[in-house]
This record gives sequence, C-alpha cells and structure tokens, in this order.
Amino acid sequence: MAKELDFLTKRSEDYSKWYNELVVKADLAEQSDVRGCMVIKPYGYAIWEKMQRALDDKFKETGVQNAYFPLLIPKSFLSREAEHVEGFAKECAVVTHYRLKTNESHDGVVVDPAAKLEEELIIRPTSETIIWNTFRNWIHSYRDLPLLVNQWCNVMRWEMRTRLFLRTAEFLWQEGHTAHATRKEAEARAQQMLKVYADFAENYMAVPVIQGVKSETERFAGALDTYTIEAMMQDGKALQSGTSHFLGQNFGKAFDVQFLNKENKMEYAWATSWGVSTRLMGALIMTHSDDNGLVLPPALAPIQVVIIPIGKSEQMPMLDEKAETIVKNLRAMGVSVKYDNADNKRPGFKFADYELKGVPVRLVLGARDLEQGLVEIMRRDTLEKNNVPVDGIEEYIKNLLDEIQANIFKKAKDFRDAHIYECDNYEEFKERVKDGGFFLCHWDGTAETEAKIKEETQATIRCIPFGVEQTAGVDMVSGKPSVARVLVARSY
RNA sequence: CGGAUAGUAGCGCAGUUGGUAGCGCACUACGUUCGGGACGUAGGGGUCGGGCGUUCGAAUCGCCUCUAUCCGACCA
Repeated sequence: MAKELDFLTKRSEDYSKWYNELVVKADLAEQSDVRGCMVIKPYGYAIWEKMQRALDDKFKETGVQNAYFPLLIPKSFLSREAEHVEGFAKECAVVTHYRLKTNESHDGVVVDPAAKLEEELIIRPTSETIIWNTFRNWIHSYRDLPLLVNQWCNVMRWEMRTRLFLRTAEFLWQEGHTAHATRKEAEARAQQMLKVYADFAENYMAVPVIQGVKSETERFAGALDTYTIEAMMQDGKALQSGTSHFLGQNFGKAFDVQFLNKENKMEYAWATSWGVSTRLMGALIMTHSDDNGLVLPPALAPIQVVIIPIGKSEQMPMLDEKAETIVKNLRAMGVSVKYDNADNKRPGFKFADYELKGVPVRLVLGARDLEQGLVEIMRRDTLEKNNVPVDGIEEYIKNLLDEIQANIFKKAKDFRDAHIYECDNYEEFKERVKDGGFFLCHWDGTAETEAKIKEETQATIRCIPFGVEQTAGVDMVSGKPSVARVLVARSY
C-alpha cells in the first residue's frame, strides 16, 4: 500500500493553497523566476489553445478579423487620453535603452548609457492607444466603417501581488478594437461581444456568468460604459471573467480619427474594445475542480477520454489491439483520446494522475472484464464507475461527454444560485459577506456609498446586472432611494 | 510601501550546549511487481540565499543585505 504521498491540500482547508497546488500539480503552469510572471506548461497551454480556437471562431462569425500591433508604445501615445493614462500609469514597464555593453571587468553586461532612448517606450498594458493611432490612417469615410479588428497577444501590467492565471505581470489575451460611424452601432457592438463572452463561458467553459454593467468607479480607464461577465468561484468570491467597453469618441478625439459621414460632415469615430485573458483559465479551474484535482468540461479538455489497459504482460498485445479499434472509432467521431499503455506506471498511478488532470472520461480496458464483454467507465465529474458493454462503447462515451458537459454547468449554476442573496440590511450584509456569495442590494448610485462598502467590507459592486427586475427600494447604507438592485461581492 | 513568516539537493522539509549535512518524494541502474498513487538493492546530486564579523571551528551566534510567500495598501 501507499505510504506518504503527495496529495492535494483539501479545498475546504485552504482555498488559496489548494488552488496554487492544483495549478502546479495538474501540470498547467508554474511560477517563473522572473518576478510575477508565469510559465504556462504544455498541458495548460493546450487548454488555452482550445479556448482561443473557440473564441476566435465566434469573433469571425461576427465579422471580426485578426491583426497584430506592436508590443512597444511610445510614451506620448499613452498620455493622449487623460483617464486612460491615469488608470494604467502606475503599472507600466518602461523601455529606456536599446543597447547593452560589456562591463569594465569583462564578466558581465551593463546598460549602455549612450543608448538612451529619446522617447521612452511602454510595454503595452493594453493597446487602445497604438491601435487608434493606426486607425487614423485607415479611416477616412463612413464607408471604411465599421472597422472590426482583434489581436491575440501578451500584455504587461506591473501588479504588486500576483497569482497564477488570476493576476500575473504578463498575461496572454485577446483584445478586440472596433470603430463605428454611430454611437448606437458602437454600443450595440460592445453588448454583442459581451454576449459572445457569456455564451462562451457558459457553453464551453460550463461557467455560469452574470452579465451587467460596471459602476462608474469600476469602469475601464477611458470608457463610457464597461460591460462585464462575473462568475462565482467555489469560495463564493466573484471573478471578473471578461469585459467589453463602449469607449464613445474618447479615443477618436484623442487620436484625431475623423471620417466624412453621409452628410459630408467630419465626425469622430465611435469605439469599443473588449477582451478576455488567461484569467479564464483560473475561472475554469476554480469553478469545477475538487479534492481529486481538476475537472475539465469536455468541450475544452485536451484529452476527453483516456484508455488504460490492465492485464498480465502476455495479455497486453490483445488489449492493445482492442484499444486500437476503440481509439480509431472515437477519433472518427471527433473525440480526443489517449491510450496509455506505458508499462512503467501502474494503473493506480494512472487513475490518480488523469483524475488530477481532469480528463472527463476514463475507460479501463481490463482483460478480466473483457472476457464478459465489459469495460469500466469512470466519469470525472461524479467519480462514478460503471461496467458497460464494450459493444457500442463509442456511442456511450459520446453521449456521456455531452452529459458531463451539461452536468458540470448545472452543478456550478446550482451552487451559484444557492449563494445569491437579496439583502436590505447593512449590518447583516457586513456579517454575511465575509463568507462569500453574491448579494443583490439596493444602491443609491453614489460613489460615496460604494467607497464606504468597499472600505468596511472589502466587497465591491461587481455590476448592475441585466435582466433583474427593476424594483424601487432604499439603499441599505445611506437610506436614500434606489431604483434597482446591484450585485455586490468580494472578488479576486 | 507597512506587518508577519521563511530562505538547507529539482520539490517538500529536519538539523541547539557551535564540531564540518540528513530524511521523504523525484532522478539513474538492476530485479520482483502491475484491478486505485508498488517494493527491494545499489547509486548520482549541496559553495546550507549573499556579505561581513565572533570563534581553533559557523547551517547553527551577531550585524548588514537580497529574495520569496502570506496579510494590508494597489489591482481595466
């Protein structure tokens, strides 16, 4: 029997520790030696690639095209839009020199002071400025609009405290930037992309989200409106999982992007931007995983089915042959399968390892069961095991994958819904918000109230949610009248 | 930038009257195993974060410094 083994910390014991260990042990990512940066390992990156592909397809369905803009942004660009620079100035990495030279003792290099840049370059924290500087040359007439561009890239924000996937100094994301002839069209686009994100989160990631609009203080720097999807993690905290901004004419004016409209009049272009990042990986991990490790939705799992043979060495050729047929059939149905017949790992080890990695379905091909025409199927979401006839197993698995996808979404949604509360009493709120959960509360709409809640409870207004009944009431803090409930929670 | 804690093998750690470094996992080789994280035997791997000091002698004591983690502040 096993002696001291390297199990995960229990989720209930220390949520942060559990999360960090899980990311590392499931082989998704690790801390880099470079401060605040992350190494995404092949298995983690495979999940990210699946996300990218699915999102990219959806963007293209809405007419968006991919492009690429420079990593380095001249400092002067960033300061063109006042609010924008204010929002990002504190977390920018700056390039000041373009050359190194050998030091005097010839055992290292130093920055060459003679190679100081006349104008410093900023490593992009986001690309609105450089993209709108480029858009100026692309947009002259209403016929050039709408301009719908997306880029997949890395950005850098010098955060004080970082956590794998959730907040890293450098991260991967996509940022969409669109230019429009009318305010209405731009607003519609910002909302449309939010829907795309919500659809992706729920149908691919199986993460239920609440859509809404941010309060003024939580808005993106330079935006007129910021739309958001908010997900609930298993500790009851909120995770902002994607945002879409209506930028008005702020960047059009800042970068002088004007066009001739149908009436032959000059007008500034209307803008949106929208993005999701590798933070979605964090949402995926924290929403579904359990004490055995990761639980991946079949739609995003790099390996959907793992087949593990068990038998004496003389039976292995027979099992290999049987497995080959099943693998071939499953692949023909578009299912990604791994057959693991490595003889240097024992079955028990493989079971635990693939559970840790969140593989949705495990098929055990046992010589003993096979004599009766059976194989063992284990589903990762419930850990249930079943003996199933090997005939028609491919169809069974295909259906099971769909069922798992639906089930983990339902499970996450039930959990979230059970932790959403309406609350009208501030004292009660202060007490209960410590334990997590989403609170629907009346708000008088002032920044003062918002700041007070944040200061006293660490909770923030996550969004003014769409689709909730707009009932009048009184603000639980100030006692002033309120027209609707907003979503308040602690967040990552 | 404040408060706390910690830096010893790839990872996790032990190492108090100060005496020249060890355990588990991982790794290498061979063998036995294989239906829920196997075991045996034999190996390889360390300037004890860095500097200065005290001492015959420092992982251990003192001072300085660097780094990391957690809690705050900060975080479209």
